[in-house]
Amino acid sequence: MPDRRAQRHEDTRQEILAAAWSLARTQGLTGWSLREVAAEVGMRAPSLYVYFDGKDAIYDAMFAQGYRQLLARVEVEDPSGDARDILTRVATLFLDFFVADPARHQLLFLRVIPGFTPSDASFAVAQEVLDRLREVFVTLGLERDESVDLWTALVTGLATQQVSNDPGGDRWTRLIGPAVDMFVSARSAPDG
Amino acid sequence: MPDRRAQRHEDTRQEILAAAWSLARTQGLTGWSLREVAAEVGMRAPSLYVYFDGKDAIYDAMFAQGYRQLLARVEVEDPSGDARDILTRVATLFLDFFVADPARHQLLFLRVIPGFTPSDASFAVAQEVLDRLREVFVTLGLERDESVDLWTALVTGLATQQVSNDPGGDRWTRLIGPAVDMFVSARSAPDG
DNA sequence: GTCTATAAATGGATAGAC
DNA sequence: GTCTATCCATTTATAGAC
Repeated sequence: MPDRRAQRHEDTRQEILAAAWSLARTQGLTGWSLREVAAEVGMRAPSLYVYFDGKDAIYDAMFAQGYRQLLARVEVEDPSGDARDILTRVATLFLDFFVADPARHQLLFLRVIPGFTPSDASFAVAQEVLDRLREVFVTLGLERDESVDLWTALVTGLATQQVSNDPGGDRWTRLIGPAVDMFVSARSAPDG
Repeated sequence: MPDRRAQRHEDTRQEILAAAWSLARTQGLTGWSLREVAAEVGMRAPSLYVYFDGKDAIYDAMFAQGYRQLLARVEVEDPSGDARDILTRVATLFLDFFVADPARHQLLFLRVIPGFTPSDASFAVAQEVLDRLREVFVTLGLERDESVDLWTALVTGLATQQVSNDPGGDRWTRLIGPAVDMFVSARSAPDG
């Protein structure tokens, strides 16, 4: 039987993480304090230490959680259609994910927090996403690492430009179609 | 005749900016304090206020300086060769510029500092770089905004991936050739 | 222009009572 | 598990002497 105490502990952990995400979204990834997080969940700052070892531990949990969310979206991805269909859906999925939350984009894809490095466990989740993406490419006959790397650069670039230079607009997200066309026509050669 | 006093003032300003850049490179874009900057130039923190209104004013000057450096590199760019030659050189220029200094990349291309927004004057310098880039594209017969936007996304993506996921390596910088090939073959159509 | 002194606030983190 | 109290460090910024 499940330990109700452990369950409640885990629930509170999630509540704290949700509060941290909320603050990161409104005040910037590094623009919040433990006091603020605590206040948001109706606690005082010291109580947070029952659930996390400190601020970096919260960042680490956020990092892993962000990649798990992304992984969940990638895994339900419908594998039907031709390369263009599939890549369009995958690109849309990634762009929506990051544009919806620039702070998450910074945490997962950039190194903007001085002194913070994800733990091995959290990093492994990030690796899973890449592995899953690579599988998709293999089914498309695009086996070379180069193709995957070029793809991640293209999608990351669209996301970064959208978030940084046209927040709230669609100047770069609307380029998904042209970007996929460009990629497919150049990369769907027999050398994959 | 030049005012020696004003000249010395400007020199000190530049010295302070150089110190801030140096700290940003080693400790992260937001990982330094005014005390540290002052120490690096042999001052105490309050003296910095003679030269800058505060930390955000230093960030703003760094932002403008970064884009001026980039503009200087773009402007000496040799306009000879075909589209592939020119775009390869431009891409290499941008990638070298940002990979050499990830903190500069974050300041110029991302919104990483809570509460900081570049001043209109500084933002105008950034606009100049884009204008200059657009000129290059016009001479290549690539007139549509879409082409420039797709290009900036591609180059930004390569830079971001290189800096974030393979610091010190060349996993993405070595994809400049394939990226340019992909872009040119897809974009050099008569519709520009 | 540079300094000392200090304000005034904020930060992460710990000790120990309850 | 949550709290109060507090430590201790740090931060940006200002006042005013020199």
